[in-house]
Amino acid sequence: MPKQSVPPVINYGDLDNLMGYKLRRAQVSFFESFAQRCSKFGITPGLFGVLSLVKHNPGQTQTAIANALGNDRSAMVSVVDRLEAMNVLERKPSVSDRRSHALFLTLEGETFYTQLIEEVKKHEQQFMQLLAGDEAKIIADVLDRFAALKTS
Amino acid sequence: MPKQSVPPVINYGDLDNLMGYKLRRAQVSFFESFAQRCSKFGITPGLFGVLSLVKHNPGQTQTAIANALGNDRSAMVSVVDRLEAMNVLERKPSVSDRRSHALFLTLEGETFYTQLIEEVKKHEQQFMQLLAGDEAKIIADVLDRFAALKTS
DNA sequence: TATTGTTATACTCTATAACTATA
DNA sequence: TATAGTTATAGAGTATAACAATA
Repeated sequence: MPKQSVPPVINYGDLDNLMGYKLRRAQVSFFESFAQRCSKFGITPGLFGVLSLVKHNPGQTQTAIANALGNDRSAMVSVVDRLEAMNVLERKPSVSDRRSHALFLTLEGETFYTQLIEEVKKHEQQFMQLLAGDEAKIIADVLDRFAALKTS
Repeated sequence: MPKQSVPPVINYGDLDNLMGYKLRRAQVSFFESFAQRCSKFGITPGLFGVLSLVKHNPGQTQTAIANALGNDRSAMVSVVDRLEAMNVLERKPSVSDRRSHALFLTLEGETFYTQLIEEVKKHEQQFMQLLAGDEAKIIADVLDRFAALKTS
């Protein structure tokens, strides 16, 4: 029987009373689980955000999608490149403005998204089943309030 | 009067119903606000986590602190280097194991932490005042449950 | 003049592998 | 053999600045 190293008992002190730290730990747990479940699709949370927004806003430009997600438009290039390489999304020339690209899901992308969102919702369920009664609604409301808080 | 570019109306679709996305947006908001408030201390959320854990667990090794925070021990090196350069934390040779370093707050670090935690708690208040009644306790509980969920 | 997509660049985080000194 | 700290390295993610094409 090999010697077992005992991890030290850690006092989390202030961290245990800070919502910011709880928020971070919960988000890390959520994203790790998401990545695990969606790795078979080759999809990360970031890629999913872009794909989902294009799905629900076909024809929007890269900059519009980037702004909606709070990303810089320069970061969109490699993301769209990757989704295009997966044949799930395509750039089309904009008819109204020749500077911009209109983004669309491909036919294959529509099928892909249908399967993907099913898996994402299963993942969501995995966490939602931890909640009782009206907790889900309360959490959703509060997280929206947190996100909306603009620091002066 | 300069021409005003009107941002397109975006339909957030599925994202609006996914707790994972709400969680991410809330956390980004929280951390941006934290960084803003604590920039005068030269402290990021990551640095604060280490400093706080050393404060409440004086004499622990780098690896113990790293494990408690879910980080790799290799990532601790530059963090501890930075906090040591700020004269708020110090490595001392461990008496029981000459391979490891015991971490402590310096005298200056104790004062620093006292001022820092005051600011951090003000920051926390800024978000907590968005909550009514027993919401804070519910959120804390739920986020702990989310964090504890281990994906098989 | 301003904006779109793009490239180049850089900085932070994070993770892995390998080294050394100790255990 | 295994572990602690370290180094080197590499991959994401994110942000800024500058450029060409277009508005």
